[in-house]
Amino acid sequence: MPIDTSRSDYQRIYATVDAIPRGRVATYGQVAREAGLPRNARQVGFALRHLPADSELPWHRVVNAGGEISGRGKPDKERRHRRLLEREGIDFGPRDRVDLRRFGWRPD
DNA sequence: TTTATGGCTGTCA
DNA sequence: ATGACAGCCATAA
Repeated sequence: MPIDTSRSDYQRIYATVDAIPRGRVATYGQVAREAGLPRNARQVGFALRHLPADSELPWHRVVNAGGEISGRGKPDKERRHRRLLEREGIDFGPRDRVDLRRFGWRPD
């Protein structure tokens, strides 16, 4: 097994992602901070990348700081990612970006 | 142990 | 606006 997803760090990351409400998006850095791992934006991406395909986690609600999808060289995956968000009513602007001011998740 | 790699980010030219 | 760059830090090799 490559990584141990039962570690508390991952549990918190997953729990935070799971808390993102429908129709909202959060950035990797934001999820990291919410999970109590302030400098671990990349680990959030790493954790999501290794999610099982059948996971219930709303990983698609996590985008980069610019409101863009971080497909990292996977156009097909990006398209899927985008569609999942649009299905929730999230609008990608003319430049394939989400307006974080409108759709950004602001926990209370 | 040491180096390389990332679904990142903030800063600055 | 865009692109380069340096921090960042857990994993992988």
